[in-house]
Amino acid sequence: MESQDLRKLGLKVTLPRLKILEILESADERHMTAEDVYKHLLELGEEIGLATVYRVLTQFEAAGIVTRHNFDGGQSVFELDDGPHHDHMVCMKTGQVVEFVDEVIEQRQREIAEEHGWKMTDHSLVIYGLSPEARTDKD
Amino acid sequence: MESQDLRKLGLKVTLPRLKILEILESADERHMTAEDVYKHLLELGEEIGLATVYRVLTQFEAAGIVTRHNFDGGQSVFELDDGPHHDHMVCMKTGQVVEFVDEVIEQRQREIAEEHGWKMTDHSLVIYGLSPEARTDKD
DNA sequence: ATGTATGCAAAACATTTGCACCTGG
DNA sequence: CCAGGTGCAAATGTTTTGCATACAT
Repeated sequence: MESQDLRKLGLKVTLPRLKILEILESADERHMTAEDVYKHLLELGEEIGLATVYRVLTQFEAAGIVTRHNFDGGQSVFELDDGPHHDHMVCMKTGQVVEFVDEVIEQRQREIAEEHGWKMTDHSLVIYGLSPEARTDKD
Repeated sequence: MESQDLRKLGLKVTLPRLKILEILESADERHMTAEDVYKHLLELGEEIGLATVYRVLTQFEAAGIVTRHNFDGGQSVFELDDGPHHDHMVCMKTGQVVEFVDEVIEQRQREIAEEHGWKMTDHSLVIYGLSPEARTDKD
């Protein structure tokens, strides 16, 4: 993502926006809360307020370059919206997130919406569970 | 749901609990926010605090007789957990909720979790869209 | 009796907003 | 220069909690 791209979205190329993009692009975990992003900024020594992080993430969402998820647990989770659509599997113990795509499910969702006469605008599938790493013998 | 059932769950049979159960069982819309339940209580002339509504709903959730959903839009939505598992379709305009079950999707979810070595504990599928009633000509 | 529940008000959170000041183009 | 962006603090909206009182068993 380049400065040019921000400009095309009608957003001025400011330091907070660039830094936040940088973090979203380079972080190990693609799925971050606003607070996570804020902490990374602090680590980079940037003096950017949490309110700005929220504002920028919200603008990015409106611009379509970021997706906001409401997984269980209060905080919203943001993710860079590059690449194709996918669903999520969230570990209840570690918070680890795995992405997956399944065409069978995608297809059935479209059919179900249609059968009911609905126009689907979005959908969210989250599998909650225990990742292999988090499982103990008894799980 | 009877007083006996509450007792079996280790919950004293109190008026707030009975009233809240009653509302969950009889309301037109099965999917309600804590505030919705609270308003129904007021209409019934019951002097029950919102904090109690939250406490009771949370206990019911822990006891497995109520399910809590985090649909988009801030408020949690509670639903009586009778009957079998199902997923949801939520209207972005009216907030209307439709339930559905699809065995193909259920099956694929189980397979996906298994393929990744995860133990699935729960899952949530929400289709967001426009219900037939909410659609206008151009939608 | 006595351990639980409740009501109320206050606290805790996540998120948003008002406003004076800064900054990119 | 000036519209738009930012920082900070204060406001918001939802959910939780502390504590004194009331209730179920």
